[in-house]
Amino acid sequence: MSRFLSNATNKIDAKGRVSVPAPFRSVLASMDVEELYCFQDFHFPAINIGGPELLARFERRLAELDPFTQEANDLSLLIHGGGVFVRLDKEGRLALTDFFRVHTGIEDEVTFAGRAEFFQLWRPDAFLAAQAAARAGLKLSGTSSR
Amino acid sequence: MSRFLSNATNKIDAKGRVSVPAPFRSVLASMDVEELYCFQDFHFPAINIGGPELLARFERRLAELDPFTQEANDLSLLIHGGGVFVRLDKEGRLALTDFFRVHTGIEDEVTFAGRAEFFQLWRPDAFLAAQAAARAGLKLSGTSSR
DNA sequence: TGGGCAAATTTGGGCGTCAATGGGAAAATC
DNA sequence: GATTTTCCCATTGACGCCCAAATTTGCCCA
Repeated sequence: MSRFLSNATNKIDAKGRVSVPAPFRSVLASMDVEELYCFQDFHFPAINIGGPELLARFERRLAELDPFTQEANDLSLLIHGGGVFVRLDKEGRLALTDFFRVHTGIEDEVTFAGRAEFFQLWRPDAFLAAQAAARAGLKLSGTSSR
Repeated sequence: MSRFLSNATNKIDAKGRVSVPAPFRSVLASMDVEELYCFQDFHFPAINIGGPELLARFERRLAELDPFTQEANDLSLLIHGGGVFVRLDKEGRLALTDFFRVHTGIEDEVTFAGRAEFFQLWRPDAFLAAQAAARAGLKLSGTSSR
């Protein structure tokens, strides 16, 4: 099974477009994904992107809840109201609307980060900071390679 | 199956009209919906909008309740007394009467938020706040996107 | 091993179409 | 008769589609 791995930083052009890294596009192609589901990450200032299955996963969880509860409302607000389907253009580029910029602080460059089943869009410096914080966290919890 | 997804913020013009986002209009068209049922959300300061089926859904819920309970009374009061049917104009715009403004605080801009089977009208800053609160709530209950 | 060529990828714009918005005029309502 | 609502059109800006340049990557061969 192919997964989204590694990271890359690309530029946003004057029209607000950015190329999705070719390795990621070939993973999408192997999954037969044309429509990309994007939503704001719950913890980080990042956008998560994957196939329709990503949304389906959340909807299965939602279906288990009583639709009139606050929890069901909150979850729907995030995955439906906070999510979009988008398509890439013929060159494999993504149009970055305000939807993507508001939660991430993205301005003129984007870092793509593979997360196995999906990938993320980050503001480059925020990604570096999150990585550093993650390393520090692992060290503190005693999982060290040294 | 098409659903209402994502969010967008549009301006209200001098006549109190606002364009319903094109993606939402095409979902309505695919459902053959001409008359929109609108009512005040139970949890949030927002107006919910969908087809007649949305009202039918609540009436089914109502039918399950003992009609003499407080809950049945409240539900009927909200979905019947607090609901209206409206139509869009030829450009796909909605006329925002006081009905829409009172419980939402909407003034000169509206955020449309997809909720799968229906969509919502929010005052923009209230929507952002509700999203943030929902994220915080899910965090505590262990629902993580990681 | 290194250079050089070829292919793929990223980046930059032109242009047409559609959506959002603004405003005037006609029609309906009170 | 006056106010509100609906229709119509005009402008603006965003987005998709197409093609071209520049940069990077990988491969082959000397």
